[in-house]
Amino acid sequence: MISRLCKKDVSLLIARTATCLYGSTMAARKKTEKIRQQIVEATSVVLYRKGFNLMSFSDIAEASAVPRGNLYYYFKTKDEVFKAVVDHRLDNMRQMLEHWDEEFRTPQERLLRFARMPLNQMQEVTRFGCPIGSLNMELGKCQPELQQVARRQFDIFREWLARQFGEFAPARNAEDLALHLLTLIQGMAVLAQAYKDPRLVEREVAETEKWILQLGN
Amino acid sequence: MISRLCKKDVSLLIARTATCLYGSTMAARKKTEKIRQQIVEATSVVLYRKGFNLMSFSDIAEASAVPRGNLYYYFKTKDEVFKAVVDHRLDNMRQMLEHWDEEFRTPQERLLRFARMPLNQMQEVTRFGCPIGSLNMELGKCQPELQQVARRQFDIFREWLARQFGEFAPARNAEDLALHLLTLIQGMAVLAQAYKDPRLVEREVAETEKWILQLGN
DNA sequence: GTCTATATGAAGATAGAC
DNA sequence: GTCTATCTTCATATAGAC
Repeated sequence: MISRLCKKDVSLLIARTATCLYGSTMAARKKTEKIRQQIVEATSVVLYRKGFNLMSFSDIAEASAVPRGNLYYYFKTKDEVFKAVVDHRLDNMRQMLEHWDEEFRTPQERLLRFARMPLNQMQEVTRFGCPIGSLNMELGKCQPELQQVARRQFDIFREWLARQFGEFAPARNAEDLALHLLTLIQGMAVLAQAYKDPRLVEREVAETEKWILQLGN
Repeated sequence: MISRLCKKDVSLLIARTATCLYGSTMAARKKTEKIRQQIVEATSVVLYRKGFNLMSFSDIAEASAVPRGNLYYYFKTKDEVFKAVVDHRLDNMRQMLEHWDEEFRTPQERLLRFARMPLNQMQEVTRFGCPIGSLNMELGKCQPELQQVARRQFDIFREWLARQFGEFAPARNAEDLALHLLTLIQGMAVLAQAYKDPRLVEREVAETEKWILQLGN
């Protein structure tokens, strides 16, 4: 049987046998994982800029520099890529919040840092809105299962904020305050994007800071 | 004959020069107009529930009870239906605001009425978000021309609110206050829809009312 | 693992009979 | 004005050679 294989096939066979025998599928798995990461990160950006329904596999292929057909090797469906993107975002968010927990010692400083977040992304917010809010809005209309996945991004913030408020303003309902802060930020993102006006971000962030400070008294 | 037509009729005339010139009956035009209205009103609902990009001509046909193929007689493209929907909404909004101008004598009452608007649509807001905000978000990502059309809905509210605030709190910047009120409402809509929780609407409307009242002092 | 070709379906839009 | 049949395009997804 081997005699009927061409040279190329033989070398390929040998290579495969070797990898299998000597268990260095490790390297292959690692490479696969790396490309998956690459796809996920590129998709996160495209998802933000185009929204879920306008984002096509071609867009993902282009952004991640992975040939269109190959994508299906890494993710069987669009939903699957989506879920991987959200998981990836959740990791990043947790990491960011942990970092803030260490960097700032008082809940007030942490809350102010949170409120100032949109200032770092002013151009993006003005063009594409909030990556979390816009995604939930879009999916919430007709794709409830996917929206449930997207919502977990809000959950992470909400829980962290409630912890901070619980410590910062123990006389008030921490859950309500957390939701109200998210409300202020989401509203700002909607209007800033609608009017393509970064000054709106600045103005509303300033208002939010005032609200936080006034809570402390 | 032309001198007796209103602006809207004239544009219709231009669109259908041939029919009009060669004596199509008043009754036929009227029927056409009625069906156009029917399509526009049905589309407004579908647009709200599904969003622009997931809304298909089949959806519109079904909702308006007009055969799919016939739709193209009344509107040549999806964008055209969309623009007609926004125009129709703008008319309704202007009418509502005029009505409020008559019904309430003080700007405070008018502003409170505005802030309470989401309470009348709690179920819808919780399921589909704000019809204006969600539309602007979606279109703002990739369809700037359409978003510009959708934004006019915000403009109407903004101008009216600025007039009310100018009278209500002359010491403050009326434009900023108008935008801030819209911000509060939009944020509420995003979170209420994300968490499918009508109580969030109630709570945030109450906060907004407090904010308005406190401005008056 | 990689890549090409293609199946399949749904969308927007048009032509033309009636 | 109304309705059917159809074109075109572009999306997700799959099969199978390499």
